[in-house]
This record gives sequence, C-alpha cells and structure tokens, in this order.
Amino acid sequence: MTQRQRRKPGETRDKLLEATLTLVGKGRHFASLGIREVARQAEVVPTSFYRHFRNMDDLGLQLVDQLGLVLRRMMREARGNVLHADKLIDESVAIFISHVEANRSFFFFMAQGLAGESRAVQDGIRSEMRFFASELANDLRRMRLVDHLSDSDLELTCDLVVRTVAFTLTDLLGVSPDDDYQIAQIRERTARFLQLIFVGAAHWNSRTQQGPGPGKRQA
Amino acid sequence: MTQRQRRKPGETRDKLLEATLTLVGKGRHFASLGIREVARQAEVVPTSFYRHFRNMDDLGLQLVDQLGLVLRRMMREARGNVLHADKLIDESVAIFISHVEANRSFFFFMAQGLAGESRAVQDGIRSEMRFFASELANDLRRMRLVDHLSDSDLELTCDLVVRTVAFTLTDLLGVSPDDDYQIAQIRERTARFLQLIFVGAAHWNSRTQQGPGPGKRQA
DNA sequence: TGTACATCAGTGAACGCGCGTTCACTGATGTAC
DNA sequence: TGTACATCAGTGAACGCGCGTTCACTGATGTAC
Repeated sequence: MTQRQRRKPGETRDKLLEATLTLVGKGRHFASLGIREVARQAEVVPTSFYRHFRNMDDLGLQLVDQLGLVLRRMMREARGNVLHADKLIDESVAIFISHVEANRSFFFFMAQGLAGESRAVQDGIRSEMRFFASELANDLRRMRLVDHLSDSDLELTCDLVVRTVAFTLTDLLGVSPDDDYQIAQIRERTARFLQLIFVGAAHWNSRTQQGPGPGKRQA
Repeated sequence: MTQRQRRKPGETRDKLLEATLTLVGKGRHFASLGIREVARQAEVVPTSFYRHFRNMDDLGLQLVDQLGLVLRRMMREARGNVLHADKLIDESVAIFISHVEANRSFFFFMAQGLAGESRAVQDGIRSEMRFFASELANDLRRMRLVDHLSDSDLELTCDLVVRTVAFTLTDLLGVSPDDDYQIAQIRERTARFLQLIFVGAAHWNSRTQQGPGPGKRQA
C-alpha cells in the first residue's frame, strides 16, 4: 500500500469534520449521518474515526467549536467594514449572507443543530448565539446608538436580531447557492426585518414594556 | 394469533404517525428514524408500514398535514379568546405556549422539519407558516390596529412575528415540559419580542424603510 | 549523536445486528347481481 | 336476502446489505538517557 499512514497530524480528523460538512451541504441531516458514511466520504477507513471522536455527537460538538471560529471571523469582518451607522443594517446583513455563502455547510449545520438530536450540540449553538448577541450589544453601546435602552432591553433587542438573522438560514437552505436573485430577496427582507426591530427599539421605553397591543402608540 | 387483523380503518396508519411523534417527543430527530423503528414503537409489523406510506418522507408529509390542522385549531382558539386588544400579545403567546405543551411532539417535529432532510417537508412547514402569517395579517387589519401600514409592510411584520414565535420552539425544546418557571420565562420573553416588533410597526413608515441605522429616529 | 522504548494514528478482518424491502399468504370488508 | 368475487390491510419469513464496534497489527514519530 502506498505510504499507508502518517499524514500530517490532525489531517484525518480534519477530513472527517470536512466530510461531515460536505454531506450536510449536500442536504443530508446531521442526525442521519453514520460513522461509516462519514468515513467513506472522507476516504478514510471507518476504524480511524475512533482515533479522533467517540461518536457522531462528539464530532458534532467539535463542529460547533469550529462554527464558533467562523462566527468570530464574521464578527471581526463586520466590525472592520461597517463604518457608517446609517448603513449598519444593510452592510451587516450583506456580510452575514456572504459568509453564509462562503461557509454554507457550516451554517446549515448550525440551523440543523438548533433543533437537532444532541442536546450538547443544541446548547453549544445556543451559547454561540448568546455570545454573538452580547457582542452585538457591546458594539451598539459603543456606537452610542441605543443610549435610551436599559441593559436588559438592549439585550432583548440584540437577541431578537440574532434570532431573526439565524432564522434566515432556513430561507437560504431552500435556495440554490447561485440563485442570486432569490438570495438578494432574502437579504433585503432580512434587512427590513432588522429595520423594523430597530425602529421598535428606538421607540421602546419602560411603559411600552408593560404591554400595549399593536398600534397603541400610533395615535 | 388473537384477532390478527381488521382494526378500525386507518388505525394502523394513525398508530404509525403517532409513534413517529412519540419518538420525536422523546428527543429523537425525525431524520434519524427508520421504518422498523417506527413500526416497533407503533406495535405494528414492519410490512404494514408500506400499506400506508411509501417511505419516511411520505409519512413526514402527512404529519405536516396534521400539523396544519393543529395550527388552525390554535388560530381558532386565539380568535375566540383574545378579546381585548391591549392584551392581544400576552394572550396570544399564552395560547401558543399552551398549545405547544399540549402538542409538544407536533411542534418539535415542526421545528425539526424547518431544517430537515426532506425538501418537501421543509416546504410544507414553510407554507403553513406563510398561511399563518397571512391570517394574522387579516386579523390585524380587521381589528384596525395597523391602519397606517401598507399591505406589504403588514405582511412583513406578520412574517417576522410568526418567525419569532416559531423560533421559540427551539427554546421550548430544551426545557422539561413541567418546568413551569422556565416556560413562564420563555413566554414573557416572547411577548416582549412581539411588543418590540409591534412598537416598530407602529412607528414604521415608508421613509423608515429606506434604511436609517438603529436609534436614528429617537433624536 | 545514537539507541531503546512508549505513544500514536492508520489499517483490514471480523462480529453480530438491525435495516429496508419483497413475497406469498390470509381473512375481513365492500360490491354486483 | 344470498352468493360470488374483488379489494384491502395485516402478517411472518426471508433476502442481502450496511451499520457500529472490537481486535490485533503496523510503522512512523516523540522521548529518555
């Protein structure tokens, strides 16, 4: 057998993670993947799997860690590129969508994991989202765009923003990655969702929180 | 064998559907369920499965149909019970949560299906959500709570409301059905999300739509 | 610098098992006359 | 009302296959002295 072993350290592990993402990217659900199937996709013998992961859930957890890195990279890029506050929403959404396109499988895995079989993966993804929301809150504070909001109301707003953006994943899941028109539609719609939320945040106050119905304030 | 056949017509089919929901309710993911496993849970011989469904995806589609009925029942109850506009949000959310508790597995299946393996199921659930959003829009129009919104802005608002409520499912998924405290937390938080959205809708206008950053209007 | 040994990651064979699916069968129910 | 027949839904046996997992092995790399 031609040089049967000693790839670069961690290479097989990376291949297995990537193979899983590839299958997810092809439309498979993480919960339905098996060890042999992933190993086959990774062009690795099934027994190698156990050198790196205890089972598929364990692999899923390590994918969540990598997802965290992807999200942080995205956040960094957004901080660098979103300069003018008046385009904050549009530019942020655009950056999000472009990162989803560039890491489709990762984000699909994220969307799947939120309602997935493994509690640990669920919690991991939720924790990433919480972190993201709190970083967003920090940024908005720093930009002094939400001075009238209490900490907990700001946190509420950012959580809703993150959820809304995350839900977009289920929209993107359904369209082909090169259907630019549909993707633009989703981008615009998402931006309008966020505008709606921020308009709400701008007019939010503690009285409001006590619960009028819709439209109460408009008169 | 004791009375080997002729149950009530459709009984086996219902048992298979219910068995699937039971497994989903226990934390399993729909995509990971197999025919034999479902048949076992239903206490039915595996071959019976084929008398009613072509495969698991087919069964999933029929679950989506039933989910539609559950949602319609919920809508009817909300229409009957939400009387005073100033409590519209709180009461609607309470009704939603109580229906989720009463049909846990159904709603878990819905949450799973949104990012599930079957495109048909995905589309089915999305279609149910669209229908729900449009009915909500009708109701709000009828109650004259959103007179200043254009049709498309109202549609946008209702879509966001439905998404936000749907996302709640991933929160509920993580808490035990008898953890009343946590469930109350989720209910309150969801109600606040919706208040935020409706405050946004109340102050929304076409200028806004052209995209100011957050807080722009507060000065 | 060289040697002995421990550790690590990749391998192929093998296991028992549960899977999806097919088949021919059975008997209850519905339909035609 | 009675009879003959078609349809339908449930059944048990059987198939070949892919699954997760174990095992003993191999050889490259790291470490101690």
